[in-house]
Amino acid sequence: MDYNLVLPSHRGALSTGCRRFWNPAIPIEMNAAMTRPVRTRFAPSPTGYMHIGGMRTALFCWLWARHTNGRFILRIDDTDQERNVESALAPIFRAFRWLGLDWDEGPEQGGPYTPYYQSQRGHLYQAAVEKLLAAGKAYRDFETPEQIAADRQQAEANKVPYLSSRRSLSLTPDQIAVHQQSGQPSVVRLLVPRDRKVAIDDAVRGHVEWDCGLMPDPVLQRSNGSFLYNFATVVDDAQLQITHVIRAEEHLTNTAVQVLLYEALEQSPPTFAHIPFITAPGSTKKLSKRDLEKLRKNPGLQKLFDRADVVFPQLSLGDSTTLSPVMVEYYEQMGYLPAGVLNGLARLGWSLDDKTEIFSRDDLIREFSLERINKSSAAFDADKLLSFQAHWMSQLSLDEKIDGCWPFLKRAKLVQDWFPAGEIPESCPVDRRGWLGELLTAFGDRLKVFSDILDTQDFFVADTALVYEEKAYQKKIVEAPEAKEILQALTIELAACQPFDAPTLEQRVHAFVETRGLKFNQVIQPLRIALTGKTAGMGLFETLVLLGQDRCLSRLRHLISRLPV
RNA sequence: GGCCCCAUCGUCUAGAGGCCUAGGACAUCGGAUUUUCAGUCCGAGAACAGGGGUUCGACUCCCCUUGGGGUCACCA
Repeated sequence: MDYNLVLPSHRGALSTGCRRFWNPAIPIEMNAAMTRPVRTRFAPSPTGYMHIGGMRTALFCWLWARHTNGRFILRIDDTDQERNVESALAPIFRAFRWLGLDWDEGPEQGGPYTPYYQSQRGHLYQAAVEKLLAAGKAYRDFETPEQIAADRQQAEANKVPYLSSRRSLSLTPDQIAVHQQSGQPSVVRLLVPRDRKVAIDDAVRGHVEWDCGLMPDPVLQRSNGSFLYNFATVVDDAQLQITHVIRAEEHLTNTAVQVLLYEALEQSPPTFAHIPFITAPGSTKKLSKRDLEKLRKNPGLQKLFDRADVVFPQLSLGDSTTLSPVMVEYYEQMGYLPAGVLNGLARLGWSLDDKTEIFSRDDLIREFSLERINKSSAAFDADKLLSFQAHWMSQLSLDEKIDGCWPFLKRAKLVQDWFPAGEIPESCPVDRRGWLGELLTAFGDRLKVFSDILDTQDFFVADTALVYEEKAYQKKIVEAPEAKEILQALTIELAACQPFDAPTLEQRVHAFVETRGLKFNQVIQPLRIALTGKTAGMGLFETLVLLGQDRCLSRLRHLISRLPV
């Protein structure tokens, strides 16, 4: 009966943002504001990389805080990490900064509830354990692991749910003292009230309840004195005054214990919002870093892995093994825009209406709400992400594109020849922006992510170092006996072309085709290969102009010289 | 297996009992533009898991079945 306390009385506050209990007469924001300012948190472990799914959870937490004018807190779950926390955290902070998810309290930021590292908050957990012990809401358990395992087996054999034996509960104070003095290991367990239920009104899942009679007593403190995640989280969330716990659905089951803990600690539980997780493309299983090899074979991810193997080595960043598509850093290093990633992530499990797909960061802040998060899991879709990305790329000015591409050109050592004297500057020098701008203009929408600029490397390499695409070369040059003669004549034609600009060139080439009674493609294709090594690419006449007359002629001659007499 | 969650085009989703002949986006396939590719424009195919109720009426509410998933630690 007790459990009623958790529910109706708190319903208004607990169900903030939940459409099921939403009273249309009261705006949601008002509802939240009437209770207390929203505080959300994201609590990453120092794993050495930022997972794309975790990033989406963090985004939702951040958006809810920003939308409600509340605060977003970063707390580090480093309870079982030893050293190198700093270096394992760096990529995580980097991901947050890259996407522009700033935190109001946390590492490097401080705040009223410092420290924000769980490893430094042990005194709080200790105090909470003692409080619970003193109140008889938790107990010291001397049961050995062997006994517990045996009980478990027994329960399984009898096909009844396993429950803690609670044998230690019948120990007298004297016996306990003896046990402790003799160094008998013990843990602290919460005394679960078995005669009732716990329930929450989840902001996305609605009413969920569990029967306490089916729950073993959870360990709060290990025999070595350290604390369990479930317990530390509750103590922290309560102490940090978190109002909305927004986290992945896998934590839903944990919530039963956590709510019990809030009650035992005489704290009112926050609103929970268990968001659906992201699954691997074409799968219903959680997208995880595990089974990288399996993910590599996933048809929906293969393109991303393959692209990594093409791009990252050129940037001296390893390959798809070092940076895989489940890591946020993959997208950063690949030259995605924060706007593209944010847009894509936000639309996984959340939508505004029946037609809006494009959201800027500010749009998201304005429109985001817990009530429009849906319940079923969402598959990661690399194609759709790329289409968001392409959209945001198309919104950039030419200068922004130049600045975005520059680091890639630099890292790939494509512009080294421009600076024979030494150091390559951090940003593209003024006297090179004109040409690069023309290149980018001609390249157009083919630039979807900044690293796509590497596909224009034919424009940067030496004329004699050009690599010809094998298939195209065979088909259009080797197997076309007239190709050589055409190219020879064309070389003479182009050498005479003045001015060397697109309209003039186009006119000259058309005239060339006509007077010789050729088909346009017979001329165009071999020319393309001579200039760029490929048959696909940007406009041919732009290509000619970009390369300039000298380099065009030099490339033509180079190709002709390779052909048999 | 126990407990819990979920179920609309291939994918992300809209749908709050009649606005549904189920809408949009990505992807796919046509067509147009064009020197290739990309883009752009136009168009096409493509879904309510099944069965029972409730109701004048069910994608929508209830129940069951089926399917999928999560979780059951002195992990986080």
